[in-house]
Amino acid sequence: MNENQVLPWDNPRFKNWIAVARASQLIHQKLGRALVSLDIKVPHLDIMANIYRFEGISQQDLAHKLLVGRSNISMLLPQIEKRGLIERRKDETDKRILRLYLTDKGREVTLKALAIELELIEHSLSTSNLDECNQVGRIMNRMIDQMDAWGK
Amino acid sequence: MNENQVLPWDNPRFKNWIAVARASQLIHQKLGRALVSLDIKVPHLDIMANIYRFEGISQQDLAHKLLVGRSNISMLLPQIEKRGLIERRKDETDKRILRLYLTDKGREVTLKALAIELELIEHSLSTSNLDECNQVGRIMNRMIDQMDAWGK
DNA sequence: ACATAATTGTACAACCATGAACGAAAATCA
DNA sequence: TGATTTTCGTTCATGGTTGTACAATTATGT
Repeated sequence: MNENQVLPWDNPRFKNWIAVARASQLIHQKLGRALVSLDIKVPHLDIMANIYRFEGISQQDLAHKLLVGRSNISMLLPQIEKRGLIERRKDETDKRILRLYLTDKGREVTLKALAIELELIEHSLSTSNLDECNQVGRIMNRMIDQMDAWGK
Repeated sequence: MNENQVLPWDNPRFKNWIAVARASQLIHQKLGRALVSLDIKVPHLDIMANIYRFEGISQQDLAHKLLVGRSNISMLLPQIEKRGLIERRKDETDKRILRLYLTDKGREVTLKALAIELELIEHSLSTSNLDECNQVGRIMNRMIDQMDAWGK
């Protein structure tokens, strides 16, 4: 009794997921190349975009949102800070927390970078209409919820 | 005239893509944790699964399929080879090429690892029916084609 | 109040990934 | 054939990511 008689590639969910993973990997790579013109890396953009959305976010919360470790954030931030793109200020009521803010320059770079990312995504998805894109989003969000619920 | 009056997060394609990227990242992380039990890493599985599908594939072709650099493959393979999971044999008609094969042990580990990956994906996507999964796959493949065509 | 536990950010070592430069082998082409 | 170019794999330096251990600070519980 062999549970692997059917190869994974014959499984519809598996096969379709592979396409998702490839598309994700490709976008990531292409975004990396495109950001060279702004002299920033994808992880830097991820960080700045989140500070843009959530001004004053803590490093902990930022790491949680980006699904990375705190040490990752802790090592990347000084680089961005030295370039004058962000600021770190101590929270006065809880001295453990460092709150993050974009400088004017940082906001400017972030918007330029997001415009590049937006163009890349819109072009890549231009062959799918909005209903299709929305359905993909719904399915992916269900998938994320399912994984969170599983905990594993 | 500011082209960024509308934030990216208000753009439907962008917003939905973020969900794709998050799901992809989560699966990757969870797969990594799950593979600890077999003492292999995700990149190792990617490699072995492709050798499983395409016996005798060259390192070059393997790198191309995985969308990584040749140096990446070249550095990972010796690790897997030392564990007796794969074999590298020189092509006799073209001595530049090293052809890759799984050992029996490698095939066994690969199937176990693929079963873990399959379970993870099937569970995560269990809230979506097959039509939905197929449509996601179609859209992602169109997206990949679009990016390949753009070249950029 | 005081001891214990939990949280926040950092430092460090290990590993993975990348791109450029290189040598060997094969293909091209004159 | 002989010279040039291309392809394949490796090596090396650089930089990204992770997990663990740690110091400082705050929260908890008696």
